[in-house]
Amino acid sequence: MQNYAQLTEELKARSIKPSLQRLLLLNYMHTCHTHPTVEQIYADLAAQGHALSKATVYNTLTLFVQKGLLRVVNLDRSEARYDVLACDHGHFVCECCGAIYDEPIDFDKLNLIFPEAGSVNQRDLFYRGVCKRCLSKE
Amino acid sequence: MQNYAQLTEELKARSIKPSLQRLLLLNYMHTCHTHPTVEQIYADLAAQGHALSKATVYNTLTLFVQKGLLRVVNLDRSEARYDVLACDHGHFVCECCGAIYDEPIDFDKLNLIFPEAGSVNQRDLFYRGVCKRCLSKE
DNA sequence: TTATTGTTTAGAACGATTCTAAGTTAAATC
DNA sequence: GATTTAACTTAGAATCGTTCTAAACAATAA
Repeated sequence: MQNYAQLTEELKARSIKPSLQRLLLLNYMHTCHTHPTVEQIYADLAAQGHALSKATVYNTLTLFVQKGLLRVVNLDRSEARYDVLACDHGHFVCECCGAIYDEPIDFDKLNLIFPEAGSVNQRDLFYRGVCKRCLSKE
Repeated sequence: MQNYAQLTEELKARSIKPSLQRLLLLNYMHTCHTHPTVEQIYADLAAQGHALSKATVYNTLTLFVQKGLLRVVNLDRSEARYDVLACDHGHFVCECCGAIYDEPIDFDKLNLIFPEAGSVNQRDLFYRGVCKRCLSKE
C-alpha cells in the first residue's frame, strides 16, 4: 500500500478510524481511475489477496460517501458506481459499450438557480450517447 | 381520459400500437407533473379504477423510454422515476425531504465537449442539497 | 374458422443492497 | 495484565425493485 501515513491522515481528518480495511479501500479508490462497482472493487481486492467481506465494502463505501470522500454515481438502475471526489467533472456514458469518460466542467457558466434550493451540496452532470469507437464499428 | 385522439396520435407517431393500457399510462404521465415511481403510477391508476398489472406498467414505461416519449431519472439507488420529455431542464433534489424541483437550462452555455463522444442523445443535470422549507425547519 | 402476431398478466426468479446477530479487534478502565 | 466497553468486520439471511416466464387474451390476417 502506498502513502500509508497520508491515507491514515486523510481518514483521521474526517474522523474515520483508520482500520486496515478502510485504508485498503481508500487506497484502491485513489489508485483506480475508473468508476468501479462494488463487485469490481470486491473482486480486485480479493485478487490482490485482500479478501474483505462484501458487507464491509458496502459499509465502508457508504461511510466514505457520508464523510465526503467519495460520491455515488447512479448511471443506471443496475449497480452503483463510486468516484473519488476530485474537481468538478461531468460524465459521458456510452449507451453501447458502457464506457465512462470524464471531462472537467464549470457549473457556474450555467447561471442555474433553483429558487427552492436552500443549499447545494453536490452537482452532477451526465451526457449519454454513443462513443466514437462504437460508432465506427457499426 | 382527456385528448383521446391526440394521445392515440402521439403513440402512432412513434409506431406504438395504442392499446387501452398504453393510453392510460401516457395520459397519466402527461397530467402528472411530479416524477413518479412505478409504485406511485401503479397505485394512482388502481385508485382511479384502472388496475393494470405491475408488469404492464414496467413494460410500457420501458417501451415509452425506448421510443423517446419519457426518460428515466435515476435520483438514487432505490426506485426509478419517470419524466415526460419536455424542454431541457435540470433537477434539484432535496436530500432531506426528497422533493424534486425542475428548472429549465441551456446546456450549450457549458461549452462542454467530450472528445470521445460520437453522438450525444441525452443530457442530465442534478443538483443536490437542502430545500428552503427543510432548511427553515432545522 | 384458423393461424399468426402482439399485448397483458400473475407469479416466480433474480440480483443489488441492507439487515442481523455473532465474532473479532482495539481502546479504556480497573 | 485482566476486564469491560465500544467499534468494526463478517457470513448469511432478508428485502425489495425489477425482470423473466409461460399462459391467457385480443386483434388482425389468411
